[in-house]
Amino acid sequence: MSPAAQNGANRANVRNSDPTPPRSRDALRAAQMYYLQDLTMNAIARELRTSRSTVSRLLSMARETGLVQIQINNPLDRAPALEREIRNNFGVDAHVVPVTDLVSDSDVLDRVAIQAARTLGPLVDSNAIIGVAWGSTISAVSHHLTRKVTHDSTIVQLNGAGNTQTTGITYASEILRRFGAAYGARVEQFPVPAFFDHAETKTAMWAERSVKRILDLQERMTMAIFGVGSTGSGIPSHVYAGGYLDEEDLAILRRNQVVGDVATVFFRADGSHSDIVLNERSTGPDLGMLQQVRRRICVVSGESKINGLRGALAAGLATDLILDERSARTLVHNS
Amino acid sequence: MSPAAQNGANRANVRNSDPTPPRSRDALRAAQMYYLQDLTMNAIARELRTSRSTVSRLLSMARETGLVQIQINNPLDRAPALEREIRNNFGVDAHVVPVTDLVSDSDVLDRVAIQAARTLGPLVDSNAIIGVAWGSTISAVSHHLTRKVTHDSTIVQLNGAGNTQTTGITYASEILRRFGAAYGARVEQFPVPAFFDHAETKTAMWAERSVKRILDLQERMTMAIFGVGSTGSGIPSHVYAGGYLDEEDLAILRRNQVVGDVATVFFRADGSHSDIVLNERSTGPDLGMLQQVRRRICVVSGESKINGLRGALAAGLATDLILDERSARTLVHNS
DNA sequence: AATCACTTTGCACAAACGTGCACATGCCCC
DNA sequence: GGGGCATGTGCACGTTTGTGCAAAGTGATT
Repeated sequence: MSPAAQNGANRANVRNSDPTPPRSRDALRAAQMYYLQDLTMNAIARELRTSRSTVSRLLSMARETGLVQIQINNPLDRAPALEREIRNNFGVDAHVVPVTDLVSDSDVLDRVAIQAARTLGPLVDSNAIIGVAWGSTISAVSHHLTRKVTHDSTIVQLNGAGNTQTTGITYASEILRRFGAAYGARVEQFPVPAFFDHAETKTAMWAERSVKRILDLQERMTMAIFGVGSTGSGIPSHVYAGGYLDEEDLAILRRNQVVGDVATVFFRADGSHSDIVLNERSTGPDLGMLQQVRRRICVVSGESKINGLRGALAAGLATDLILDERSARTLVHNS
Repeated sequence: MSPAAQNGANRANVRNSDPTPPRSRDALRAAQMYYLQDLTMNAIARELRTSRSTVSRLLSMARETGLVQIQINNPLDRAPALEREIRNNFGVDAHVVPVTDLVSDSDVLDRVAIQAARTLGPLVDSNAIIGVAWGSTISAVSHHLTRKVTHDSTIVQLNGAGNTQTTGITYASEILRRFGAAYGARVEQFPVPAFFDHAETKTAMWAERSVKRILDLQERMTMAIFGVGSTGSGIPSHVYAGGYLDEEDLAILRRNQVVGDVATVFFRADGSHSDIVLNERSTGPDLGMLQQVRRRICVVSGESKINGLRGALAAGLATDLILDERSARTLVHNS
C-alpha cells in the first residue's frame, strides 16, 4: 500500500467533519461513469476537468478501495463440473481457480492467492470476527486483499507463531496487519509460540486473562481463514521445516500417521485428531471449536498439499475451499 | 441483441442435457482469469489456446450475459450529499447519475438509462413478478439491460398502450420483450388501450377473466419499474402528445391541476389522485395498490420532469429513484 | 456431394489504457 | 522566508484492448 493511500485511510478513521474527501468523491463519479455508463476515460476526464491519466488513477483507486466490486457468479445450474463434484463428494463449496499446465507452481500460488483475496471480499461483513492463520498461502493471500469498509470487525490470530530459531517469522503479524488494514478492523495478535515445550505451560497460560481474551474472541469467530500443511510428498510446508518441531516431534507425527495440519493442529487421513499428543502443546484452535464457526475458508495451492487437504476435509474443517484447478482434479479423480 | 446471443439463450431455455456449453465454460474461465487474477487477454489466450481477439469477445459476452457483475457500492456513511439529502427529504433511496453541464439532454437520457439498467440487475431475483410501464424513459432502459439468469420470473405490463391514432407504439411490447429476454422471464402483455373512452367499458373489461389474470399478477408484483410523465414546462411527454388524450381531456387535466402521471395514472402536486375522473378511464394500476409493492423503482431523466416527479414522490409511489445529477440538484434545491 | 445460410475465428489496425518521469503545488519545520 | 518533503498532475510512450473484415468452419437441405 502506498503511503498516500494509508494517509487517506487514517484521515477517514479520524472521524473528522468534512463530509466527503474530494478525491474519493471524484473516484466515485469516475467509477460510475466508467463502469455504469460505459464512457471512455477521455470523456470522463473532460467532464471532471482533469487529464485522462488522472482518471485512470482514480479508477484504480476506486478498484483498490473496494468502491468498485467485480463479482463473477456462475449460476449454480451451470457450475463447472469440478466444483459440483467437489461439493458432492466432500460437502464444501469449491471455488476452482482456472490454471493450465503452462503455469509454474509459484505462479499458481499467486493466482490462487489473488482470486482467494477477491473471493473473500464479498464475504466479509461488519461486526465480523475473523480468525486468520499464518503460513505461506495465507501470506500470499494477504498481499492481494481488496479494501472494504466495515465497522467493528476484528481480525484474530488463530495460533501462535513464535519458535526457537531465528527463522524470522515477523510475518505472522504482517499478515494480520494487512487483513486489518484491508477491512478497517482491529487486529488481535496471539503472542505465544506455535508450540509449547510442555503441555503444562499451555495449561497455565490458557488460564491467563490476557490469553483468555484471545481464546474468547476465537470462540466467537464468525469466519476463519486458513491454509493446510501437508506431510505428504514434496516440500514440507512451513511448520515442518521452520524450526518449530524437533526431530523427535517429527517422529511422533510419523508414528501417528499424521497427514497434515491446520493452524498447527494436526490430524490423520481420516480426520481424527483428538488423541495426537502434539496437539496438546500446540497453540492452534481446538478443531472441534473450529467446526462451530459459520464460515471456514480453506485456501490451497499445489498438489503437494492434497494429502493434508484430504485429512482436513475428512475432519470437516472447511465450509469453503479455494484451490487451483490442477489440485482440484487430483482431489476428485484419485479418491 | 445479436442473433447469435439469442440463439444461445434459446438453447439454454430448452432444458437439454449437455452439462455446459463449451463456449460459456470458456467465458467463465476467461472472466475469472481476467477479473479475478488480473491476467492480460494475451496470457489468457495462450492458456485457452485461442486468439486474443476471441478472448476479448468471450469477455464481453461474459459481461453481457451477467456472468460478470460489476457493482459500485458507496458505503452509506460517505454517500454523496445529494443522495443523502434526497433520502432525508423524500424518503426514497436515490441513485444519482453523475452528469455535467457539458452533456446534452439526449445523452443524459442515455446515460441514466444505462446506469438504471445496471442498477436494476442485482435487484432482480428469481420468482419475481416485475411490473413494467412503457414510455421513452423505460424504453431507453430496456435497451441496456444486462442479462441475468432467473427462474419463474414474470414481466407484467402495468398499463395498456393502445390508442386511437396510428402513432405506432408497437414498442410497448418491444420493451416488455426485452425485459423478458434479459431475465429469462415470462412476459404478460396487457392488451387494452391506454385509456377507455367510457369508464363503463373499463368496468366491463375488468370483469373479464383474461383481464383479471393480468390484474391479479399486478397485485402480486414484487417490483415495479416506471418513469414519470410531467405536464410541466418544456416538452410534454408521450402520453400528452401521442394521441392518447383529446383536447377535452387535456383541459380536464389542467382544471384538476394535474402535474404528472405514472403509468397513465394522474396525480396532483400534493400526490392526491383519487378524485381525478380521467383515472377512472385509465388502464394504469390503482396507485394505492402500487404503493403496496415492495420495490418501486422510478427512473427520471431531465429537468422537465421535475414537476411530475415531485407529485409522484408526494404520492409515495417510489422506493427507489434513479435520476440524473442535474435533476437531482433542482429537486433538492428548489423545494 | 454440393449448396446455402449462418456462426466463429484470426488478422490488422485504431482506439483506449497504464505508468515512469519531470514538474507543480501545498505544507511543515527550521 | 526558504529548503525539504510529501502529494498530486500532465505528458509521452509502450502496451493492451475493441472491432471491421475476410476466410474458415458448421450443419441442415437438396
